[in-house]
Amino acid sequence: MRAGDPHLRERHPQHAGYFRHTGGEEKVAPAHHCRPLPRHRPARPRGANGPGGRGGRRGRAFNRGASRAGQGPFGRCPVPLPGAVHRACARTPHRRRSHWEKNLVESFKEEIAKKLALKTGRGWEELVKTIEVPPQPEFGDFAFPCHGLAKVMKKNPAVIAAELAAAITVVDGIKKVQAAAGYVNFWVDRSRASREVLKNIFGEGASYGSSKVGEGKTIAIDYSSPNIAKHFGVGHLRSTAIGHSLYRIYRKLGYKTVGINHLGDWGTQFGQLIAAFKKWGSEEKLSEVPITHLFELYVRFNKEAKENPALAEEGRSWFKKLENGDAETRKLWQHFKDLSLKEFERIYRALGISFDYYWGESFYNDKIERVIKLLEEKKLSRLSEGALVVDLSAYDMPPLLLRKKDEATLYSTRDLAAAILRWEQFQFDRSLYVVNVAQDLHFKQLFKTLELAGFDWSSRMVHVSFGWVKFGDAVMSTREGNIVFLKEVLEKGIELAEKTIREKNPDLKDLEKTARMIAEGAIMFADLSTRRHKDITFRWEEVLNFEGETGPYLQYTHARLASLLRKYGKPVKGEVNFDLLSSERVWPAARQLGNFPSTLLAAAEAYEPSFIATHLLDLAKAFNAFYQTERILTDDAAATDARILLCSCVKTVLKEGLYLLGIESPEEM
RNA sequence: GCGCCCAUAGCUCAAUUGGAUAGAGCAUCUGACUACGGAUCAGAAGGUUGGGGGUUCGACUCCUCCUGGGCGCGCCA
Repeated sequence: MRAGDPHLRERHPQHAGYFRHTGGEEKVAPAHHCRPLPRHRPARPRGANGPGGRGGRRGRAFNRGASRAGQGPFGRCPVPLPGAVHRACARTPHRRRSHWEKNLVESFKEEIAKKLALKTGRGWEELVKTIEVPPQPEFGDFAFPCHGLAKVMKKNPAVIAAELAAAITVVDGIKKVQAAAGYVNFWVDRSRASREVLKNIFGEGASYGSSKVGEGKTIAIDYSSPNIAKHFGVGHLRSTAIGHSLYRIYRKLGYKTVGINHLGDWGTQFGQLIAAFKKWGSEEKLSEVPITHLFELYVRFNKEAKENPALAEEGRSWFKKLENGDAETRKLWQHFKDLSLKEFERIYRALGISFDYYWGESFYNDKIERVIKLLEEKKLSRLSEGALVVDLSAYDMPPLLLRKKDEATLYSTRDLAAAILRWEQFQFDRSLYVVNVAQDLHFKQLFKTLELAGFDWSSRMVHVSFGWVKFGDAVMSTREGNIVFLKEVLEKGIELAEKTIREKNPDLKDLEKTARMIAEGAIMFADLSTRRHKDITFRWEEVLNFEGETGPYLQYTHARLASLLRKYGKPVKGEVNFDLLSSERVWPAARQLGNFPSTLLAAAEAYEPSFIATHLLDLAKAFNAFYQTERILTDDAAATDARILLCSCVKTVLKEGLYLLGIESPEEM
């Protein structure tokens, strides 16, 4: 079967060779990548639209509609948003804080830039962007490259650097300034920096790194969105993990977040499924192995339809019937959907994934007519070969199809309706679509169409695309197709984790629960630790690896810290001798802790949970290097207290960072 | 054919978005538990950043051509 066969498409195709089992066992060709980070779309000022402060009432009204359309185990699902009012924001607003308490790195950069601005006569906002963290520790903690200035000042950068280093004597929190190779290098006062960072983390706990940047703004995130009547495979996890992580990241930054599961529960394929079930379906098999049976029917239908065009026509007409509201058909469809949702729900529950709304494609069925009308009124649509399309040739794009010649709707039409509805409902600051790179063009067309329709908010929509999950070798080809079911990976992972625990920590009480946490940590981290535009290759031994740069490595570091704190046995002191924490061994960990808030902002801006994954690895490595060489619990009470404070802070940030990735942190493992 | 995307150590990935000597993990080899958990740590080895040309003080990063691969391109999702 050809890769890209139309029958196989879905929002999150698991693999181009999805049905490969019907053919030979040839090695699956690696599928592909995507574009770099999406262009940053600056939020437009609200202007006349206003912040829309009456969301609550609208929300309820809207949900009445939702309950009608979306039945099933979830029905409407307006999960109350936890943390809508952030703990940090709810605190006393006039708490005193030093100028760089909140975000070490940014504050230092700002401070340095202001001094530089004074000496160079340039704006500090411009200079702050060029300040960097040097690659080598011997170049200090911050550096300002003078090469840019060399051009405008017509001077040797080394000379400029030397002059600046000599001129800048006092910067708050900076201990030493030195010129080297055209750079001005800055060394921070470590004792003081540790103090600020650790006291901050100690005081704020899990909310360290939270922010108000998102206050009053809403961000809608479309993620997971699996197809009904198919098993949930590892391919679906990518969207689920990234979307869920972004959800938590944005919420931490003060945004109101709305998670939407755009289930693939509508379209011609369901007509096909119904046709297939009517022909060959078995009630017994459906109740025994529902998804497997539906999947088999679907495969068989597509196979036979290839030789028998009349069959394909039959499928289309069943979908037409479904769309027209035929009661019998609809009932069957609903039954299939319920069965699928039951399986999805189990997986989501296991992984701790949640959504605010389960608005699948079918949900928009009765909301499409007004969209089509609207586009007609704007003179954007026209008939072409019997189909209703939006011509985008002026933008070098193929047309967007609104309606087939048999009048049935299409994926794009439903996405248009969804986009408009999301805007009306949430007046989002951003609307994210965490969807595979294969749909790049689809979203370009979608956004362009909305722009042409005069919706200026279309600029707030972002396709957060990600690469393929490839299946490497023949390990899984014996199973059903070349797909690996997430359920299976989880089971294997838990099994392996249990085995490992029995070897390394046989007395652990909560074996089953901990094994689950470790397996999930490994699997989730494998999906989140690479930049999202990269393809990733699924390999059992890598996904279920607990050593090296993995989720369990971070969990292990966390568990060991927890154990250390238990041994310490006293409440952690926030006020310690910070001079004891400025040694070469301790500083890297403390500095990394100070970077955490900046990492969060960067991750949010680039829609990259992987930034957090990398940050946590660096933190754990820095801490472990220290832990391995320096005793923490000693007879020296002052030194012990100081180090324990650091441990406690590392633990806090590790746990919170893992939480943002959707991973739990065991106290023991 | 046209469009978009990708290529960094044997393998999997980083590289502060144009900055200093391109860094980690896995695998390989060597070393570290009679006080905090060895799922760890320390070290060795491993590179013409696919190739050519260009832009400039400086290129893994930007432009261009080439090679290899992937995805997409009207009644699928």
